[in-house]
Amino acid sequence: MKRPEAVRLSDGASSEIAMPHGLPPALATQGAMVRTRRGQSLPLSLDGEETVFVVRTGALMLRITLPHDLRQVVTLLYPGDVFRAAFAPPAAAAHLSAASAGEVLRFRFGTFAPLAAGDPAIARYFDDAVAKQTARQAIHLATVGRLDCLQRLATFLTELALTTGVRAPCGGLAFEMPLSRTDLADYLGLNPDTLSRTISRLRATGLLSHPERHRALVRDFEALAALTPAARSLQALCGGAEASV
Amino acid sequence: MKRPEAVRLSDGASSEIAMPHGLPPALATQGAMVRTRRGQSLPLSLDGEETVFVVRTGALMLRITLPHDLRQVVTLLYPGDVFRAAFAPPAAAAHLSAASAGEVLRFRFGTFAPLAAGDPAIARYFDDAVAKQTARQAIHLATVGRLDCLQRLATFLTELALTTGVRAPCGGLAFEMPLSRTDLADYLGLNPDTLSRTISRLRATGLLSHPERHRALVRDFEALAALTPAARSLQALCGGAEASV
DNA sequence: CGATTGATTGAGGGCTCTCAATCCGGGTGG
DNA sequence: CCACCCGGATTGAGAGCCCTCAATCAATCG
Repeated sequence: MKRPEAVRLSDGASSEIAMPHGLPPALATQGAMVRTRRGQSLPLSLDGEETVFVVRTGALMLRITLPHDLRQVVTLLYPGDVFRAAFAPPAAAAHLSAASAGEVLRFRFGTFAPLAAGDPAIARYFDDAVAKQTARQAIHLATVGRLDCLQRLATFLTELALTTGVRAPCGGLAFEMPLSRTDLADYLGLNPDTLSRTISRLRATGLLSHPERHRALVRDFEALAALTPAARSLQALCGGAEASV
Repeated sequence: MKRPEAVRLSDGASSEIAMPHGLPPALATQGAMVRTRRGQSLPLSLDGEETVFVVRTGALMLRITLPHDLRQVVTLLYPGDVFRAAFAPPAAAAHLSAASAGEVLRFRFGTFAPLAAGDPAIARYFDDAVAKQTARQAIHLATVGRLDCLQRLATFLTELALTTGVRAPCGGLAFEMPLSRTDLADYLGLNPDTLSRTISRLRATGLLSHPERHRALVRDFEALAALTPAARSLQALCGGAEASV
């Protein structure tokens, strides 16, 4: 049951493969287009009203903070993903911010809900996006709950390569590294020190390299994917349109 | 910012408090009512078509299994919660089963989608239930990713007490224990042995007791909640209707 | 009543966390 | 243009918590 051929990846903008049915045009015209800078904070409410976001390009990060300074990056949102403020738990200091430069559509819930109610394509798009993200969160939970340090890192890199990676001229997969060490540690439920050690170890094997700051290059994607038990699920979820269930 | 008074809990059926706006009557009439037994498996597809579930009473459990026999209980579904098969990640051996006896409404996606499209109350109910569950999953992720063994257990017990607990005559909170040790360990990302030790330790302190098999009694809920950093968020999410954001 | 499965408990080892020092990159001001 | 400074990243040593493995116990079911 091994997947022999290499991953299918678009070499340019990867927003197409992330959207099951394509973004409904009505959404793009009705929402406010927000250009994000790395680290920019996106408020969860506008005039006290819940907000809804649809990611066009770039990546978003949802972080919560529990007492005793326990931080957890709950999810990463890639192009095509949707988010409503009610997804963030209450009393947990939720914070939504841009992990990389990109474009985001922003709505007030009071305007988004009627749009979805009036246009089945929008409702369908929203529900399917939520379902896909929920499935991805399940994998993420298993990653944090069951895998060791190296496996968690490999899972994250595989996810990132599948979602935003492009073929590099030298024959690898290149992608932006949207998270700082600290944020990545919070995403994977690890200590930043331990994570740094593990990254160094992986870099020493030649599998991973950093051509420049905030960029990563994976030489052998198959070898990387072999490091994590979640590879097949991630490929089915984030990879090309082939392979479901 | 402490919550001085005890938790608000209904002393009888607790299905009401779990539903933000109450279950739309149209759903109850259109869905197939399934009575579940503990451990009963619920298929994710009917004749190849995706299924949708709405929990009336009892609890459901979604488990995935990654290669190397890595099991993770992704989520517990309480009364009022909704589930569609697309929430389960592909290629992960997803398995939905009843954690306790109860009643579940079952739909085919092909019949549920038009219902939601035609009745805004249904769409609203579904979306709000999904949002609430997503928020709960965020807490769960932080629990698994950031807390130690005792804190994870306390978080689970707090969640269960808030969701399904009833005041016991002796002045505590009693509730059913829907998961076996192994399943609970898979839910919390722990080893069953370690979990068993931690439960014994908690029982030795007098905070927790087991009047009978598959039942639990918490003597002092406030003391239990004090053990987990997620207590405030859980109370806001699973507790009474008061206290939001 | 015996067999089987799950729960409990103990001893030992390994992985990750903690703490600290050092290194590096970027921004600032001279 | 360069010295300085500061936050984040890297690396090492040591400790702690949890996992592994195995034996014992309890409960269910034939």
